[in-house]
Amino acid sequence: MLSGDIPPNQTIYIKNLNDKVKKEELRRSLYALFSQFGRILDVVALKTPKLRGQAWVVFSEITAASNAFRQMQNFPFYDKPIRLQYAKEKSDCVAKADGTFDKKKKKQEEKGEKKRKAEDSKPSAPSAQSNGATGQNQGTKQAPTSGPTGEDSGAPPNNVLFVENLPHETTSMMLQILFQQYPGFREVRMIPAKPGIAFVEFTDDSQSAVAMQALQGFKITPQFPMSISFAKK
DNA sequence: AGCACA
Repeated sequence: MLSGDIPPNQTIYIKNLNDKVKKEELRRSLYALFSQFGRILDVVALKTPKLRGQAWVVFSEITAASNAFRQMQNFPFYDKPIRLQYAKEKSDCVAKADGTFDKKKKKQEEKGEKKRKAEDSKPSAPSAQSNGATGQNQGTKQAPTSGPTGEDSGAPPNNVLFVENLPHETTSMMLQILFQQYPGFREVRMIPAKPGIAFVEFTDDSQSAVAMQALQGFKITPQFPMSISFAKK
């Protein structure tokens, strides 16, 4: 029998990740990178010896997962090409929505866990994933277009963008991952003494405008929709 | 290489 090809799943399993990246940054960057394909329900990454270098991105739609699967195979991410597969198992957050979560859990216990846990009832807000990966962005759909005619915040078009309202833990690599998806990308510049802002350079004005339009309001974390304008000369 | 939800 042929093993090795896994049926489509709304969760993408990612391996060959750079394991030097801290867990929270990794989750946020994966979220940023993959939310262009659709709503993401959760991003799971563990740093245990067995699981480092791997992550799971859970989409709300299986079609989003297959688009991501096809388009992002070998995408260079923190200097390493990521390898994608469909997850073998259904993600917990999906099973919870299904109502199949209890069965799933039981099965795992049968596997040989002698752990006794007297917890049967979960707190009533289980799937409200605490951190960065709550679906608040859908790159393909809602673009918070501020004005139909390129009515921007003031400065005239420039090949350099000014990005503000970033969470302080934002790294230039995170921004690079986001902006390099758009043609003409050149580089990200950040100033250590001034957290929360960045400059992103493109080859020309029209390319920077496309990226600005696409990423305007993008949330690296839910509290910080980024605000993008043309840099002043 | 490695498929979990601390």
